[in-house]
Amino acid sequence: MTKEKIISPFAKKIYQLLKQVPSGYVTTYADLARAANCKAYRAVGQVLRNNPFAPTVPCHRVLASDGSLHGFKGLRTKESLELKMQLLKEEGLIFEGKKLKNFSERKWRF
DNA sequence: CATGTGACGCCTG
DNA sequence: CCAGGCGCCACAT
Repeated sequence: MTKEKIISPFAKKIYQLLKQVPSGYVTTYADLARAANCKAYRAVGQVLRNNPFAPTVPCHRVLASDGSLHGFKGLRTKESLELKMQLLKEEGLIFEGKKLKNFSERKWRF
C-alpha cells in the first residue's frame, strides 16, 4: 500500500514556491497563485490549510495582500494570528498594529 | 456531474 | 479608519 499522498499539481506548485521564500521575507496568497499560474488565491488558502508538509513549508510567511494575517495552523483565532505575527517578528519582520511594516519591501519576488 | 467549502481580495456602508 | 458582505477559483465529497 503505497501511501503516496496525491497532491494536486496546483498545491504542489504552491508548496514549491513557498519553500523557496527565505527567512525575513513574506508573500501573499494572490502572489503565490499568480506564480502558480493561476488567480485562485482561494485555492492557495485551501492548500495551506491542508499543509501536509508543515513545518517543512513556511506557511507562516504567507500573508494577505494588504499585509494583514488571516490564519495559521488551520485556525483563524486571534491567538493563532498573534503566534504567526510573533514568528514573523522573530524572522526580523516588523509589525505595526495588525499589519506588517514595509510590507512591499518584505514581499518576496518569484 | 453538481454542490459546498475555504488561512482571499476588493467594494461599499 | 474599521467592519461587513459579495464574488472568484480550485478542490473535496
